[in-house]
Amino acid sequence: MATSRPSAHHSSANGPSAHRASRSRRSSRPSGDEREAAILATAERLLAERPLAEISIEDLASGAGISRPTFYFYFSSKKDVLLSLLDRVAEEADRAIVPRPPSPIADPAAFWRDVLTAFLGAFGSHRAVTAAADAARASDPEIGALWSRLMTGWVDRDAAIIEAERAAGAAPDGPPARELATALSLMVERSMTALFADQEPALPREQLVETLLHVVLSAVYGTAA
Amino acid sequence: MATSRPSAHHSSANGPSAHRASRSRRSSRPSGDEREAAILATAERLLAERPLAEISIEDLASGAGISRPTFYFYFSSKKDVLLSLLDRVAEEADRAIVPRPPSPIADPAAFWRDVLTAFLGAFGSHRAVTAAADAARASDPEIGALWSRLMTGWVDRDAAIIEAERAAGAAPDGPPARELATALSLMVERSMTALFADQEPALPREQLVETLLHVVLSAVYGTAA
DNA sequence: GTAGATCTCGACACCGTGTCGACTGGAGTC
DNA sequence: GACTCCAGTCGACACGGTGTCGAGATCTAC
Repeated sequence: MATSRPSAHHSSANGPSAHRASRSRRSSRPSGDEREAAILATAERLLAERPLAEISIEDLASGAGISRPTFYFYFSSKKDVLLSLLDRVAEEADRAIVPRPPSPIADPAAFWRDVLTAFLGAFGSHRAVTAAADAARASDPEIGALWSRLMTGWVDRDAAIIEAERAAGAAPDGPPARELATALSLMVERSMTALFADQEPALPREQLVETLLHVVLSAVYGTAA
Repeated sequence: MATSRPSAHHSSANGPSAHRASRSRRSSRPSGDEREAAILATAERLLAERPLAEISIEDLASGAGISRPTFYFYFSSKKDVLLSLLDRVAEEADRAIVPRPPSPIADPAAFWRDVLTAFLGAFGSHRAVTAAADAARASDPEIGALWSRLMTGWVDRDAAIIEAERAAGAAPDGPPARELATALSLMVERSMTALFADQEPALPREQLVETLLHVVLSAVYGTAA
């Protein structure tokens, strides 16, 4: 049995072979980390051309300059590669998060516009990965779980903000904050995946933020700016 | 080359062998139509248990009491079966459509609640098919096209209603009606697929209609009832 | 220089798909 | 009541993708 390689998804620092990090000598064979990165890069490149189902492990391996069995040293399956890719996008998205201001929010339209724009930017810079993960979510429990974890984070946050706005008298009462935040988050999610996957009907990129903003402001504050 | 069987999707009456319809004699071998129906029934049953990717053609064939090659006499692939299934659901949904009232709508809350309920009812009675089609949509162009056709229909209709309401002075101006209808339709679509596929986060069935109704009314009329 | 971990791949077993060609049995001639 | 036509049926095959195993090369540390 070959040595198993953890192939780090699940956020935490890429630990697998960090001790090998500081080695600038050009070795005859590319290092393991370089190969892993090459597989991921190949995957993201190919995903921009065709769905995951039409990409074989042979494609990923040869794209990274290795043989098919060697692929399995780095990842246990195609799904695992997508999981890693999605994990990196998620990390990036977390970093792009807009800091939450105290309620009442001085300029709600500006604030929510920033939130929407940040969200769009984070996932929009990896359209292919987002679209592939969206496609895989329904049929793959692990992808689905990671996606759910992300979405639940946004929903929790939005629900807390809505509650704070209501408590501060800035927003009127309405449906329970959590349910309202869920409906709005699902709208945003779906609007973006439709755009990224070139599906119809979809909101054109130029109008996406303003249209969603109108719905959010109306639903939360009862008034569109 | 075996006789090709059209295996009627695309709405129109199930024409393939209608001439065989009026035959009550119990023949030693079930008729072709019965077999086709058996395959569809097996597919819908199995889809309630596991995703399409984990259902083999062998499963469908044996479930319908035929061998794998015989399956290909009736359908050209698994995807074809799902397409037929989705087509039937779409027909059912079209039949459940709420007639459009003249603007201004006397009781907008009641009207939009009916629309949402009808939508939920039509797809909710075939959760498994809806969830499977949702999953396949992103990776299969044909499923995607059929789904798009359906969604575009709803969006067109909703956009026309919003425009009429505005023209009648019942709803204030706002984002272009088509974009607003798109955002709201995507929200409704996603809320339902999340519910049907038991994904998180999702709106619980009991609160789904009222929450979505609040968002729709706020976004279209500027006021939640 | 040698021990142990890391990394590599040829060869294999397996499974699901889709096709081909031969067969079966009932329905419609005459 | 033999004949032929055709919808329907399936055994056997070819193929392509997945994942594993075991034998190796190569690097690192001491």
